[in-house]
Amino acid sequence: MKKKSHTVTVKDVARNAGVSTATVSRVLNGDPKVKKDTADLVREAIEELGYRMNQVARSLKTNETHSIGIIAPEFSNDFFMNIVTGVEKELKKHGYSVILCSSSENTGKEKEQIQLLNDKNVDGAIIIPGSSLGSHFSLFREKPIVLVDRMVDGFETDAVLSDNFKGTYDAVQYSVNKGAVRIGFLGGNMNLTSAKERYEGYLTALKDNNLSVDESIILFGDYHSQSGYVLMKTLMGQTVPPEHIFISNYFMHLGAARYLLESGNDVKGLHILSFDDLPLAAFFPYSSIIVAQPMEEIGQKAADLLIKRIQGLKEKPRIIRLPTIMKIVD
Amino acid sequence: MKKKSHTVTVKDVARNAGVSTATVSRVLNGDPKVKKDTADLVREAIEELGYRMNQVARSLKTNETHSIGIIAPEFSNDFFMNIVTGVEKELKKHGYSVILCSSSENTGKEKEQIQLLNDKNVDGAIIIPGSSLGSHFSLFREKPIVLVDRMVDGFETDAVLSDNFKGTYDAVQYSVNKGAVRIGFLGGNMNLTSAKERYEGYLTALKDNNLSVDESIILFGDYHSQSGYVLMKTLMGQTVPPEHIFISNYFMHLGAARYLLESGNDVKGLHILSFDDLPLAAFFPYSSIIVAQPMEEIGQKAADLLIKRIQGLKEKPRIIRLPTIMKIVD
DNA sequence: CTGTTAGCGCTTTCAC
DNA sequence: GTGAAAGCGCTAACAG
Repeated sequence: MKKKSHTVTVKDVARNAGVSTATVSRVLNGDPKVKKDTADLVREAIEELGYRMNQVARSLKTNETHSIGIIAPEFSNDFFMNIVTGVEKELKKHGYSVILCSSSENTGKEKEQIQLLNDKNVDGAIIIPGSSLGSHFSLFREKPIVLVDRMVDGFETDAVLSDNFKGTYDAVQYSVNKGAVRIGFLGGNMNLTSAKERYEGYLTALKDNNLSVDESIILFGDYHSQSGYVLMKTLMGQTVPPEHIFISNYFMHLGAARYLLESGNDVKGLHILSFDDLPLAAFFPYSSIIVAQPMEEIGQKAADLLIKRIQGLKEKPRIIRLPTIMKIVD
Repeated sequence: MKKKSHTVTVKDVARNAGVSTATVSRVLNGDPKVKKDTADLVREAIEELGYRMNQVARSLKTNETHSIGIIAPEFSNDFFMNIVTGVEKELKKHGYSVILCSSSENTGKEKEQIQLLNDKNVDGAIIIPGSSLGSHFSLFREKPIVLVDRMVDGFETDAVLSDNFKGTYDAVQYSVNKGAVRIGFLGGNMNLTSAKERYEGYLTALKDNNLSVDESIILFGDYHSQSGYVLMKTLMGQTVPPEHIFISNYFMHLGAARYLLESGNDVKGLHILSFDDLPLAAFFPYSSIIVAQPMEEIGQKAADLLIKRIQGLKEKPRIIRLPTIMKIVD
């Protein structure tokens, strides 16, 4: 057990100011009932002694830590980290800090991290689910959770998401308006709500334009780079590959682009429609239609909602959908 | 003040097991003096009641929170986040968790975050400094700090860094061996130790090969994309631009590449030497020599050292230099 | 308006 | 080996 060299406590402040610890505590917590003169006395003493409140002791009493947990599948992922940036900015405004946990897209790890957050007594959690499973989230006891980017089965709670359906629909519609009639689709894991919604946006857009659904150019994988590579290879190996291809996320796009470059295929005439804004799009020798997600805003909104819940907002779970932004890169 | 629905405490466990709270505490902390039978009794009770220790209460007593702070200039930066990934992995092994703080490369914000970490009573901190200033780090009271990626003026402590000098030197040497005699240099802010060390590696390599230092092709900016763009533009605007160019980091490379593509300059004959491994290198139509930093390992080593300090390692500050990895991308 | 007092849940001497 | 009791630094009835 480590000793603190010599910590100034409420007691010291109280003695120095000639008041009781209760009064000091009141001043610290902005209780308006304290007489102005007394409060000033206390503040002087605080100043003079360089007092800083021990948050741990406070937490023990109040059962509030003013910290929230955030669980993400991984950190070296621009998409997730832009969200975390938004979360942190918003939380700091309200005096909350962030405990960062990685789940490796793995339910077991997710469960562990939730236990850890329980033990740390965080006031709430923001989770980017690693899979579609969510029943283990109920281990998080009596504190609010806001889901981000994806929803899950088996656990109903607040969620902040992009409008995946409309983002995809609009991109496809844009291409159709430009003359596209045959649009390939590289999809993510259909267990993820976001992947499913994007697929539905694609299908509906085709349908609304009376375009046929050609299953030979609809391929499913997962959101990883390798998957994009393989699916693009498969697609381009067909007798007549499509000239328009929707790719469901950033990493798949990256992998797909890598294949295209390696293969030496002629890509000048290609039109890639893709979710997620990536700094690379400008470097690809084909035109892209990018469906950008407002990542920081997603994080910010999630944090905002979480704080409202922490402050006691009682209401049925809210699903917030944020509009995507379409960007044309020629 | 929120009420806990009904928390199981040591007291409950003690009663259930028919022992004192002291004994429960001993079992919890693995005290070998407890008789095996007693310990089993306690463990049964813990199991039966689903007891989980209140870490906050424990922290109040022990003055250890088992959490450490990590301050990084920003999160949406692959380089920093790969480091954080390494940190988190290592810390979790030892039961520590991570409080994430952003400094926006701003000393004032850095100071605030340090105060916050003080208040949260973290056991230590890992900092990626936003600038070369470090005297404000002394606000962090009596707890260890490990610096990462850069060192600072005015504060001496442990640091884990890449071998910037040797990484640069070797890349330049490699190019010279391949026949380069005129190598341009796009440098970062010379206030940052890493930028300075890379510059020195470049100079020394030239010198050791009896190559002249041509100041007209040595340009300085900062580590940002925009800077890379501008410097590359300036460089390529010269009557005889160099065919070999060293770029000091990831983001500058990105900006420089953007300029090269936009300008329509012929880049086939260009050789870019660049710090940091970026997934984009493969997409550029010129050959690259990449000096990759072992980012996760940097984080892991930093965490490891921090834990040793927390556990009481007394010794003069250690500077750990990790070797870089050279990658040729044709 | 302010002080007294009793804990929050845990660890840790000090006895036995 | 184990228990009794004090107390980490703070807050919140309850009195006055």
